[in-house]
Amino acid sequence: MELNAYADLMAAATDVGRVLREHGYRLTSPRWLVWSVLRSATGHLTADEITKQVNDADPTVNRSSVYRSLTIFEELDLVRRSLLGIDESARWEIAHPDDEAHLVCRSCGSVGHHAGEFVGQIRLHLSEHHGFVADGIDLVITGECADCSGAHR
Amino acid sequence: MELNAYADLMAAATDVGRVLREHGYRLTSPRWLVWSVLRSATGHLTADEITKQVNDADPTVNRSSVYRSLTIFEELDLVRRSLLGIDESARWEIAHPDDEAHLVCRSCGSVGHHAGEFVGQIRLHLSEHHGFVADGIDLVITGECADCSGAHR
DNA sequence: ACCTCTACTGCAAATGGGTCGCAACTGCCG
DNA sequence: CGGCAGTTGCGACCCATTTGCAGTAGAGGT
Repeated sequence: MELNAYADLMAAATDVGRVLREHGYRLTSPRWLVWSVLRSATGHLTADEITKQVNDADPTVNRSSVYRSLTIFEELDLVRRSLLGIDESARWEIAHPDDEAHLVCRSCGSVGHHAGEFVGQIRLHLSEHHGFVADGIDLVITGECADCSGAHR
Repeated sequence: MELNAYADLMAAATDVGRVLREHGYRLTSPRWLVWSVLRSATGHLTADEITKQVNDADPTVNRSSVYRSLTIFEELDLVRRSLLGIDESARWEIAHPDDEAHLVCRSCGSVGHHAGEFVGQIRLHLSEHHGFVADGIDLVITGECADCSGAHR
């Protein structure tokens, strides 16, 4: 919930066009469509889902272009790619700080976020005690969400 | 280091044949070879690396059989599969409790383990405050290991 | 020892996410 | 308003992993 508010904020606040241009890229309609889909998405989409949604608006946009857009967005830290354990394919979402864990519900398939102190603590601990400079932390937690574990069984 | 000792112990202590038989599987020579390779491996191997090593001992063993063996082992919690961010392919290792993080060095490519209290804490926090029952926790940390960040630059 | 019932294996073909080369196209700066 | 990058659609391609199938080989019963 909280996270969605944050994501919306980021998405709204982020002027994709400007960011792209600052890095020598152009804001084109395929890119804009991909961005819109991600922005209005509630969850984590596969490249295929994104392509489908983009194609609802413009069927001429090709899968490759979606992939290429996503790659650029990722490079510019506008979106985030993650391998949740759901299946083999990658999922995409508007970027958020990586000190947020993914909570994947094995039962209902929902994917939530959890912003916590954990990731920060881990980072600190590793650098102080082990000299390991962490720059990317991926925390994927699989289990049963409150709804599923509470409701059934 | 510590982890290797643990892994060795587990590997030695685990009677693969028994575990397989208990589940209606047979201990065959391809399976035994795959198991041996994993046991003597220091790190995280790709299916391809495993196949190559297996083939050193018996060139007739097929890739598919290696995959099939790994799948069964995973199912029986004998081995662990993880997607570290190194490339797209999966890595395998003798199973270890999941409250150990993977430390992937972006510079030298080494993959280490870090057993910490973190995962336990996270599990507790989630179940107590958020009703999320975690059963699998995957923590992949990318960064620069002590050797790399210390030595160069 | 032998039979038989299945699990297992090698092989080759298939899948499926993701990438690439290329010729046509289009923002955008001057 | 001309032209050079940056971009795109398309189709072919790559590569890890899976699968169908027909033959092979353990383990138990006799």
